[in-house]
Amino acid sequence: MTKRSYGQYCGLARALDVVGGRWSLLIVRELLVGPARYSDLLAGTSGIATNLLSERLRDLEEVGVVERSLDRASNGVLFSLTPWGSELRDAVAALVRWSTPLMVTGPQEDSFRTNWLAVALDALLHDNKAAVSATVGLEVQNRIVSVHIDDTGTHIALDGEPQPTSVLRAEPAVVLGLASGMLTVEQAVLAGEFRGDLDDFDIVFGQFAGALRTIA
Amino acid sequence: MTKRSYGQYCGLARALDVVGGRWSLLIVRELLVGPARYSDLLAGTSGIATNLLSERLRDLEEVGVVERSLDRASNGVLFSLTPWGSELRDAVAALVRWSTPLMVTGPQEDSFRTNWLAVALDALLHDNKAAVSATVGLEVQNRIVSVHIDDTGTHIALDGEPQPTSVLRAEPAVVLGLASGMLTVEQAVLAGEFRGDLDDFDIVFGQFAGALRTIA
DNA sequence: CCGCATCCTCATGGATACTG
DNA sequence: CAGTATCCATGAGGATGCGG
Repeated sequence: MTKRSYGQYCGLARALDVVGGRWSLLIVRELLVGPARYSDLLAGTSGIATNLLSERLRDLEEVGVVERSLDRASNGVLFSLTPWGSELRDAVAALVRWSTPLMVTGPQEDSFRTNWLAVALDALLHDNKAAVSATVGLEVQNRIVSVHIDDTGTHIALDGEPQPTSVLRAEPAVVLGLASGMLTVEQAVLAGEFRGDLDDFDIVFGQFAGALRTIA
Repeated sequence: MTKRSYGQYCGLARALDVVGGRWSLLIVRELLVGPARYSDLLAGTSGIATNLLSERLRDLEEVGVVERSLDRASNGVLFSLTPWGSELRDAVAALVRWSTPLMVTGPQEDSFRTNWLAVALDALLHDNKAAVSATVGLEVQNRIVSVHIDDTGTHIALDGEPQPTSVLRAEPAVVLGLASGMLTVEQAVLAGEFRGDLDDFDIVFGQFAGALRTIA
C-alpha cells in the first residue's frame, strides 16, 4: 500500500489524497502567484527539505496539478499550475478566509513573505466590487502589493506597473486587519506610514467599515 | 519542536497547522453532517485507528474546532463543531468541487458512505436557487438523501421527513454525475430506478442541462 | 549555481490488544 | 462505549553529495 490513500469514494478524501500531503498546498500557494523556479519554491515555502520539494513536485505533476516547462530566459526549469491546479484557488482562498482568527493571535517569530500576503489579499478581497475603480498599494518589507478594484472585482498584483500613487506602508498584521475588515482605513493609516489620497483606500477597503463608521 | 508547525505567518499555513493533519478534515466532514458519537466517527471515517481518532479529537478540541458535550439521551459523549469549526464548510465544499474530476475515474474498491454523498451534494448544489421550490430524494444504499431547492438555495437532509415523493435510486457515481452537471436528468434516470414526478428533478437539477438540451 | 538523489535520525501514523 | 497502551512501519527533517 505505497501511496497512502484514504480509500474512500468521497470528494474530500480524494482531494486530500492528491493535495492533502504535507507541503503540497503550500507549493500550490506559491504557484498561484505565478510560475516559479525550484529555488524560488525552496525559498518561498520556507522550511521544506530539498528532497521533499522535488518529491512533492513530481507527485503533483503526476496527478496533473503541476506542470514543468523550460524557462527560455534563464535556461532552467519552470514550474506552474495546470488549469485544473489553478482551480485550487477557491479552496486555498476558503482556507485563508477561515484562518483569519489564527492570524490575529499566535506566534510572532513566524517567517513572512510578501507572496503570502498577496494570496491572502486575493482571498479576502476578490469578490469585492466598486462602481468607481481605484488602485492602491500596500508596502510591506520594501515590496508593494497593488490592489485594484472595479465593478468586476478586486485584483492583486505584486510590484505591478504602474506604481499606485496612494500607498500605505504597514506591518503584515495591519494589512490583514484592514483587508478582513477588523481595522478601518483610519485605524490602519494610524498604524503605518501613508502617502497619497485616502479616498482611494476608502474605495478599496471601505466595504466593511460602513457599520463601524456610522458615527462619522 | 513538538507539534509540528510550518512556522509561517500565512493564513493557509496556519489553517493547515490546525486542520491539515491527516484525518483532521475527514473528521470535520463527518461533523458537518451533524454531531456524532465516537463510534460514529470511527465508522464514518472508515479506516482511522482508534488512537489517532482520539488524538485528533483532542487536538481539534484544543484549538477550538470541535467541542464535546454530554448526550443526555444515550448518556454518552457527543462531538460537534464549534461555530468557527462549522465555517470550514466553505473550504470543504471548495475541495469537494475541485475533486469532481477525481470522482469519475479512480479505484472502484473504495468504501462509500451516504454521509459523504450528502456533503458532496451540499457542496455542488448549495448555491443553486429556483423560483419554484421542490424536494426530491436520492436513494443510495437504502438511505434517502433529500434535496430541497427554493429561492434561498438548496438544502440537503439525510432521511428527512417528510419523505420526498419523487425518488431516484441510483449508484453514487450517477448521483454525483447528476449533481455536477455531467449527466442530465434523463441520463441519470436511465441509469437508475425512478418513481415520482420528473418535473421535480428538473427543478432541482435542471440548472446545468440548459446547454445540453437545446435539441429538445 | 540549480535541481535533485542518498543517507541517516527521529517524529508520526497505523494496526491491534487491552481497559475503566 | 470511548478511549489507552504498545509496537512496528512509514514519512518528515536535515546534511551532504553530485552531475549538468
